Amino acid sequence: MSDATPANESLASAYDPAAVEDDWYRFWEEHGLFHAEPDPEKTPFTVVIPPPNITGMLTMGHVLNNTLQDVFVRWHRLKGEHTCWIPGTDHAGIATQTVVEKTLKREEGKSRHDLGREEFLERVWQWRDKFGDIIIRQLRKLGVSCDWERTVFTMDPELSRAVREVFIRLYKKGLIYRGKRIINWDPVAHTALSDEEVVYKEQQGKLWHMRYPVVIDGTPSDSEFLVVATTRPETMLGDTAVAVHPEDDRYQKYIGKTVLLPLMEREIPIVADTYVDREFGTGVVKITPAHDPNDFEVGARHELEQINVMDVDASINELGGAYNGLDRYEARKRIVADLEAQGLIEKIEDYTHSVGFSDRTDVAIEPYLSDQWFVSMKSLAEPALDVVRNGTVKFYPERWVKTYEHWMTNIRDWTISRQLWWGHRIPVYYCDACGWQDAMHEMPGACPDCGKSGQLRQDEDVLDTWFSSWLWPFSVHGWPEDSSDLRYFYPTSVLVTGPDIIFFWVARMIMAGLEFMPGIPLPDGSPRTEAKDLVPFHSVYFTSIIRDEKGRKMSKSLGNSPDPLDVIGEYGADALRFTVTYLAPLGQDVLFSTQKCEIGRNFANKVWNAGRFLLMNRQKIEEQGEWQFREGHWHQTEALVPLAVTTPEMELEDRWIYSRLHSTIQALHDSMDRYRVNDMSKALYDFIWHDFCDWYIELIKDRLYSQDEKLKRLTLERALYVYDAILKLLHPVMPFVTEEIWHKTEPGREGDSLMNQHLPELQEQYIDEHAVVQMNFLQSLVEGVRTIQGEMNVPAGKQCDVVINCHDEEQLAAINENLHFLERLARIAHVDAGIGKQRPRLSASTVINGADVYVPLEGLIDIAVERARIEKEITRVSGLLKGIDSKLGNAKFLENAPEDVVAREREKQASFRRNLEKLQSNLHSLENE
RNA sequence: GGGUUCUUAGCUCAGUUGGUUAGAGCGCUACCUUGACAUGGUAGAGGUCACAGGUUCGACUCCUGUAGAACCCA
Repeated sequence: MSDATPANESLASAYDPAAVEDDWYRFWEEHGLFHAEPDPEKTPFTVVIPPPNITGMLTMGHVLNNTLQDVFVRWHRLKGEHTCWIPGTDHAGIATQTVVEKTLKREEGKSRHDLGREEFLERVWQWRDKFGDIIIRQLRKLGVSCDWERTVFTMDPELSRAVREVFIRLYKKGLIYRGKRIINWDPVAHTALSDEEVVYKEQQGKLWHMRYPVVIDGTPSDSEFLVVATTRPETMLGDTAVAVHPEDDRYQKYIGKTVLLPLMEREIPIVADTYVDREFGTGVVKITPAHDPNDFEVGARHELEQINVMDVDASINELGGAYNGLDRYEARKRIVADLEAQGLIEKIEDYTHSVGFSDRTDVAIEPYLSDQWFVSMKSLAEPALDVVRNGTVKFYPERWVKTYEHWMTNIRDWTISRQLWWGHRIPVYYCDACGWQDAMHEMPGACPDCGKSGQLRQDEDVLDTWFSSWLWPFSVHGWPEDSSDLRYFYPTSVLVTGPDIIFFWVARMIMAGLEFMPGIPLPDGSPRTEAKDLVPFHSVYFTSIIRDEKGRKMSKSLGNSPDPLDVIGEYGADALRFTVTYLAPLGQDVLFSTQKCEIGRNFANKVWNAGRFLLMNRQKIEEQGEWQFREGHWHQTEALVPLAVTTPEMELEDRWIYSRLHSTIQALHDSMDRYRVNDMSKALYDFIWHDFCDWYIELIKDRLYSQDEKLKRLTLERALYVYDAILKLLHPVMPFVTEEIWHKTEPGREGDSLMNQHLPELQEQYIDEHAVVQMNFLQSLVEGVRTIQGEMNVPAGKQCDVVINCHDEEQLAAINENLHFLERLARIAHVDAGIGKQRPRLSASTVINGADVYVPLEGLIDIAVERARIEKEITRVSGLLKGIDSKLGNAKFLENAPEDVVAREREKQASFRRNLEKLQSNLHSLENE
């Protein structure tokens, strides 16, 4: 454990996170405090981490996401639940392959093809072993309580088996098929991408209007053209038709005729199709079935030829005639130039349009006709849509349900094949001898059909990385193998992730859970049939997006993303965690800057110093040798001497702080139940800083500095009770500083940890509205006097006298029973309170809840300032009163408003009226001096 | 083009079933190193809750529209 400051030494005057964080993390890990095994006696609380890419470095996005998960996990652990947070990493197909290829090129000047598939994959594994857990190590700095013993990787043998099993099951069910489709092709990575991996960007482009000569009586006309408008002239090499709208009068006469495709000298038909937008361009479109998804559909309807004129690197292939071998952009230039030379370019317009780019390599994707594997999604999507609609899976914030519904009801088949080497290879085997093909776990020794053994081969492609991710909540436990872990820890409690992967990942995990989890029994052995036991999680928390202070997304290229490790080094992990949760309301983006971590750092320091203060007082008592503080109570010799903490005997400030504590506990549970983490952080901040430090600690100083030793012990015991509760409640957000102080404020906790204590029970008998009202009155009095002192420039060292003309006996009692309160907090030498007290000459005054507060200030009072103060207050109060008068004068309000609202308004009216009268009378007295 | 959200103090934002004297942090001004904390304390200034209609006894809150901003999907 941390020995930086033993329990009986005093604390440094400022909290130094760097001195303790690593030690505590090691302590927790070494003591196995993050680890959980199934325990049927306890309620499980399970989370699976959204697995970071092995190529990744910790970003602010990870910080937010993982802090939230850790807050949930630690909160539920402190609630006594059996928590298990399973960490792991994702193999990230394209990203990893790209990184390793670049390294290979840079260091050895070789391509992956130079090495060959097997050798290359070995290099990737080597790279992964060396660098793949950087992010996992970085996460520890944040203090996250993952069960590291359970760390998994999406390419681990067990997880690979799950991937194959799922592929085979879907294949046998007929839900996986192979087909020729236009897919999103990445010409640099040489692979297909799913729709979700394409990012669209606005581009300044051109719209070329090209003339295609109409063929009349077998001869291309030199005067009659159909003009097509395109942003991609180079694809014309693969045109196999032009199309017009069937009801477009301008082109009726051409339907069924042909045009001559320039440059290629190919005669292609003019077809009619409702796909054509008559308003766009000329109303004539070129049809390139092999290079545009819409044209592909048109082509299918008209049985047009598909001519693929490009190679895998998007250069023109041999079907592109004279342009063979040119890059697509070079070909564009040449084609436009050649058409211009022939007078076939009618005009060129500037045109802004959105172009798809590869999420990974950032090159313009090429719609490309190729053979790919697909998953048929419709039948999987339907039940997954139901469980979200009926609330079996809840989204926070709820509005994402709409987005989810929209996607799920318009779902398209999922392209799962990738032309990569790094990933799960598609488990389909072919026999070239007889044409047999099937999906299986391993290559058979001989063809099951023809019996030949020499001509078997496996499909070359690998699976989309998400094809392993969607199994994550159960593959981490070794599915399809039945196990007690899987039975017990599935489903997880909450998934914390970004809304940007709601389709990629969240939706597909729900589908996978419903499809593949039947068959794994419940912990008691009964069959798993209900949707609530099949879904992978019961709640999904969609995090905010972290932006910089200008509201821009954080990105590598902008360089506006602070390195979280630097931030932790400068401010501490607790400060970062607190700041991020404090700033991140559910569903709204967060504008973050490193400097904002001062919020968390200052707060940690505040908590630290409150503890330091209590610790110093405890030590003072213990130094006398007679008393020891253990387990929340003072002990004399060996006997436990419990001190009475029953409500009626407590001082007002004790009853008040107990009440505020338990109200706060209630609010915290409520916030956590609704995943309102920023509410939780704010409630903690306000209670600890303002109620506990600003008022309570200041108030108990009188007792702590008294000569009454018993009173001192009693007071400190109560303060430590509240403080101990504070440490527990705050621990999920700020685990390090709370753990450190928890060990210091009370001796004898060596070897134990705050993280597996129990949250303070909510005890409603401590919620004491009367004490809160009384306290608020006294606080207002203090503030009123302080305001006068400030406005009248009363020197800081000067003590004032105060005369209070109370409105009723209750006020008088509250004041007289708590004189020390006013004296200490408002620098008052003497309080003279009563009913019917007169205003002393040359007093500044204020009115609090109908009580006149007079501060005699002979020699200090500035009559003009005082008059202005009172007049301003008169204006304010009479404004409020006017509003209430008209409200209560409205018969409809009295009729329609609920009784309690009317009653409250009447009370306010009486109170404002009373205050106003007093203010006017005080002003009058002032004028007469 | 379709969808989702946002607009409250100089800045960043809370404000959850309509009834609060509209709040916080930062920044700003003044004062204060008093025996937890200057990473602190006390006080102050600062808002017609984007705009226009509507519903209602009552709107920052609900509805419609306008303007501006952002994100997602095509």
